[in-house]
Amino acid sequence: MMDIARHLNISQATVSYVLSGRASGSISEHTRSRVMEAAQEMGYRRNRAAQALAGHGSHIIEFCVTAFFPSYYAQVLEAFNLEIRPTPYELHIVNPAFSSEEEWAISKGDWPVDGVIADVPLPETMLSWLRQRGTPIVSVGLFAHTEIDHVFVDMTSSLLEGLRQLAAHSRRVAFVSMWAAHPVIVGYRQDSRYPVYRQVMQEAGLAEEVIVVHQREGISLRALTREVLRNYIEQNGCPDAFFCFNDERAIGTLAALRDLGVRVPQDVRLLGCDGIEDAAYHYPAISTIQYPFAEVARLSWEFLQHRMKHPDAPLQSATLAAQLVLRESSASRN
Amino acid sequence: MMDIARHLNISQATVSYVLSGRASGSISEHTRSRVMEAAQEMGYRRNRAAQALAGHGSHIIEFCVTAFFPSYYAQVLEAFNLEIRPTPYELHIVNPAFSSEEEWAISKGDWPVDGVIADVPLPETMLSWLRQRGTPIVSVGLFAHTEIDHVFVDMTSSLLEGLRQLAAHSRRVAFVSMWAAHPVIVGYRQDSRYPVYRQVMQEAGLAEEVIVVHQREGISLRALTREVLRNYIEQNGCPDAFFCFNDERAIGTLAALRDLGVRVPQDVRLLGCDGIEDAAYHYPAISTIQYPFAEVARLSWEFLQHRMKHPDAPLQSATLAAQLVLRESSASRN
DNA sequence: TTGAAAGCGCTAACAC
DNA sequence: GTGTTAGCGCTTTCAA
Repeated sequence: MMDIARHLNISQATVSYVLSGRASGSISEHTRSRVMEAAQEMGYRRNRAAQALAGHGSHIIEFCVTAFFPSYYAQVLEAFNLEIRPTPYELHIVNPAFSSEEEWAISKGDWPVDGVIADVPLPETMLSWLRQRGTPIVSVGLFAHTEIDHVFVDMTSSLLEGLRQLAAHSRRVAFVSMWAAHPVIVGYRQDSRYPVYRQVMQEAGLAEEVIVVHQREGISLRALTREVLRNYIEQNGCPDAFFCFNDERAIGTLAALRDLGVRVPQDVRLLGCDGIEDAAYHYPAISTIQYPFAEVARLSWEFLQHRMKHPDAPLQSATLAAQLVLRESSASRN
Repeated sequence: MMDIARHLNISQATVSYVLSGRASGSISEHTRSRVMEAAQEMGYRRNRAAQALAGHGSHIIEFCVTAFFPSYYAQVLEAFNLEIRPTPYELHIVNPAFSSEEEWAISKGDWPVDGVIADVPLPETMLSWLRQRGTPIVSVGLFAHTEIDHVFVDMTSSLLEGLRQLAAHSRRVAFVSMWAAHPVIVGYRQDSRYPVYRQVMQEAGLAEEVIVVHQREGISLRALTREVLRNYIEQNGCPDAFFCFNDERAIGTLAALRDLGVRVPQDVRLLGCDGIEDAAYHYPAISTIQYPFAEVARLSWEFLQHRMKHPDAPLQSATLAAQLVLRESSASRN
């Protein structure tokens, strides 16, 4: 800016005014166009670090998520990216597990972000830090901090329906899960996969059969599920139906069944969860609980924008119902 | 920092020294630990914008890619994320199409990034700007700027092999492509999908049959491909084999064939490209050209780090060969 | 071993 | 309309 100013024999502040478009009325069109032109020619680009430091606001929106892949994350990110792209804000993807490790975090530091969207439960340290700074936060997804603005996705009713259908014609309905013990965190609304599974099993007088497939480094979740399920079925015989914690596990389960020559849905029925695009393209197409990616993105961005403008607005919250999408994999034998 | 300094009755500079770990020898252990402790207690977090502005280097690595989804991008990003996670650097995802629009770009500005990895051909404006600033750049993928450090993925030989196999038992081998006209950009190494297809068709004495499926807003590439191919086949009859520009198109093609009751590979054989995880889990499993996600990430990060340390090092370049992965979808009838 | 002070590139209040 | 000026929070030379 100083260069442009000197070049044009005006003050650097004037250049700043022109380039930032603020104080628009008070700049002569003549000056404005000269500045713009010079900026073009001289290849000027504003230094955002300086801008963030001086003014307030960095125009960064931080999105907390645990990975880019598998597709569930990719679809979440893409949906949000589409919302934010036309705006002057910029997406910053962060893995909170890594940004909150004490000493390291201190010296590493943060960018002065204008807002945070969290698709994962944030560590308490991070939360209190953000609160102290007054950074707007919106919690989204299958977990939601209840004392924070949030967009919660509720699967209860579609799960009930889906699981009841599975249970209706089955003796053994297995739950291919992430955990052996299903954690309950206070102060959060959390997902209903296990509770609903449990409830439906009780209603139907069936025994719970939980198969734990816990993500490991170095092997994809699909491959791991395939392996674990193949072994499980060989040792324990095959359940009549599987409800999978997510579509990755459902796809892995489908592969295992195929490996063993078990037909879906004739011999065994399958219900996934999340509604990633891939679930629809498998053969048989996999029934699932559809997470409303686009709506979550739209609403959470709306909430965040509102909160940025009105820090003292009352708590915003929304509950979106996930939809049961019935496809071939869970078709009933009748 | 000032707060900590005052609290401890020392100078702010000392605090900076301690917290940044520089000048380590010259700080008494006593002071050091007091500072660290105070920082913890007072919930200090370094402001990275200020750090970037003052010192040089922001510890941001900018990754240029066009989207988060479909999986190809997700796998590229995830692979790079795994490389960079243990380092003090941070990934910044950017869509260059949007950051290079003249006037807007000027006022929007950039973060002072330490390095750039580009998975897409960068617009010339952006390139010259980066060069002028001296920002290290590594170009990766199926296109590569030859005058820039790059990691190029060469599909030629695996494509030759794969396509020759398809051609060997077929009369009509269609190419489900992205473009009608295949652009050639000078100064780049670029992908060989069309050239190899053309060559193999000539060798085999077959006519080229290019089916263009060009991405549109508002519909997924798979869904679009499915629709386009269904229509195409109904009108033109069915080729004996399809080579698809990428796995998304292959999955869409597979769905279209299923819709029409065409069996793969008995009636029609199919070869995809990219090697996204999905391709392996479909039924039949889809043969593909495997893009070496992890190796590209590892090498490009290595190149970038080297360039950051030695701005004047000679040009670095590597060519990685993509692998042909044969699965059921292209199994020969013999 | 520590402190004082300049300055990174920008914004915004205030004066002219 | 435009210029002057005081920071934003940090790094880093130089002096003590």
